[in-house]
Amino acid sequence: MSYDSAGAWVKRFHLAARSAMEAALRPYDLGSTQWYVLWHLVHEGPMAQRHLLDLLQVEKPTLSGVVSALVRKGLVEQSTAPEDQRQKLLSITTTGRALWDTLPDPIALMRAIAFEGTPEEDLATVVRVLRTGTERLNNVLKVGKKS
Amino acid sequence: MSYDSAGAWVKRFHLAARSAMEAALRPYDLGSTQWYVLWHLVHEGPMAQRHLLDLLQVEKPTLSGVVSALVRKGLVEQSTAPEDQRQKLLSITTTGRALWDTLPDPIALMRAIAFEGTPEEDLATVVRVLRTGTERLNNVLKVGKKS
DNA sequence: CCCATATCGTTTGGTAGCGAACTATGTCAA
DNA sequence: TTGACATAGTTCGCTACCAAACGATATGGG
Repeated sequence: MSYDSAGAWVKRFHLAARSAMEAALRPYDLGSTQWYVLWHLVHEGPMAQRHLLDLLQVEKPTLSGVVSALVRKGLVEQSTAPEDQRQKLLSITTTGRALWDTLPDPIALMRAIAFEGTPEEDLATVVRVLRTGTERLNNVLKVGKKS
Repeated sequence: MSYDSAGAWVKRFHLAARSAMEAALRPYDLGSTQWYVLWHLVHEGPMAQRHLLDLLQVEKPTLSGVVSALVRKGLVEQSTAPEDQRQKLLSITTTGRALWDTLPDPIALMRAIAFEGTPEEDLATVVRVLRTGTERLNNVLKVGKKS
């Protein structure tokens, strides 16, 4: 780790957290991002696929793949929006809802393991530093794209 | 982001940072982890592939794929270790070394954008919290694997 | 009305990550 | 010496991420 410190630990933590979430979800044959999609559909009802792009902060091809996997497994339904043939509406199926009710909450598990006993103040610092950093990076990346 | 806060920002920061690094390396047709491998080979000389597993903290199949890509591009050479036929020795090629000398430092770029002006104290808190969390997660994951 | 433009989603091809199962090689104890 | 075990890498199949290019569908100006 001679190249960096904060950045390297962000990466390592992210990978460990994702591994922990996926280990919790593996018995249900579900990936972590697939879980996030179900979470939104359960808590906010059916919505346009377009809307999930903002919520998940991923690019179109990524979401397209995740949704395809959920549709393949019969957990989510994808239908064309009547008022705009370009948009797809997503909703959770009965099967999906039934599965959801048996799922553990991988985020809560992860947080309990990783942050138990960590002062709120420290967590707030982490959030503040990383949010600022993310915003700055995204600004630079956005400019690069438009040019 | 109703599910979490610290974890979610770790993920977002990680993705933004990786995007920034990959944008810097794209003109050279190099991925971020490929860059890490070259960094180690340049700064520490030829080494066993086995050793890189510890340095990069990834699993065997991941490293195998990254190394294959570097070999395919002619930047790295992979040879069987004479004293242990199981091990592969990795070294950077002349082509690889020439390319390295023209590369930007994507870590430095990322850090300059994301953390410029951030107090050292805050960065230290971020590292402390994330390192502790990573260790705890990895301990739990390791136990799960052995059982 | 039509064409340029914008938007939504998919496809293609690439990187990066994992577990499980495999081959080949090395090691050690009986 | 042989058989059990350990170690190094690869391969397979999957998730998840991106950019670039593409079809299909709005939308608005001329």
